Amino acid sequence: MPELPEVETIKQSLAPYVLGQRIREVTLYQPRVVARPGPEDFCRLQAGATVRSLARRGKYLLFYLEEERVLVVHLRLTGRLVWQASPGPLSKHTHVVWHLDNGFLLYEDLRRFGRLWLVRETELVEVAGLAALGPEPLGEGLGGSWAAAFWRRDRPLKSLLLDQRFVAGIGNIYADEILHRAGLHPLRRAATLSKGEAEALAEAIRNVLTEAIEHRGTSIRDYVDGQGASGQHQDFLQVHGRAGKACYRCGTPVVRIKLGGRGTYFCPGCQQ
DNA sequence: CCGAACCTGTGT
DNA sequence: ACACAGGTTCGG
Repeated sequence: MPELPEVETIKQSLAPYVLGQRIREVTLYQPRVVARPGPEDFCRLQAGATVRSLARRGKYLLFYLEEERVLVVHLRLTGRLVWQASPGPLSKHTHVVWHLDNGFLLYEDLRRFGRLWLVRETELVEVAGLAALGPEPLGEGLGGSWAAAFWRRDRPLKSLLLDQRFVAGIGNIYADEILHRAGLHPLRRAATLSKGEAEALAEAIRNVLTEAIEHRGTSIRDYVDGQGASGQHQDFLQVHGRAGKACYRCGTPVVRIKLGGRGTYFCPGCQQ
């Protein structure tokens, strides 16, 4: 479900409801979603702790608690984190409930691919994938030395954008949208980019992700923010999910192919 | 590199 | 019945 703009929106929409709140109790309904520690420790070690701060790294959401403990959440495809004033009737896909002083934080996940970790700050490197993440695309990390890595990569551009070690936070929707914005074909080999094309790609990454955050994320099917609200960026998609429809820029019908097992949309008219 | 696996649901 | 879905990891 969520890529960087969605996780960032969840973080921002959750912050006013969870920051400074004390966790009275944690109820775990589906132990499989907790990667570590064991189910009893996961609940016991959070009880009584206060949420100090929130952070995002790539598609990971981090809740910094007291005693240097960090709750790390990766929502994968269908995970949701939603705050509610009252618990309401729980759905069959609600796997964790945090009982806060002011209400309830729910973790729901239809496909149960998402994972949660509770670790000490010093153990963050042990969270799968977290330590290997590439630079934050909205930080200062997409400069010249980053772009220079293009020339050494004989891979299709889209698979490079989806590689979280190369740049953190981009997923299937935004990879398609970024390449369309930059006018680059998803199968184009990274090593063949000119300096100008590499700079255009870095700028497209920043612009597309920034606009998606301004639209509070893309809600195609499952995504909602921390208050259960849908995003708006689905109304601004240029190619993703638009196979057979005219490109807004040049009128050429958008094409769908498979690349690395993922549905990939592009405009053959304006992406080379 | 590719497909399979992890899961459940929706759409054709 | 079959394809497909905002992700990642594992095995061949």
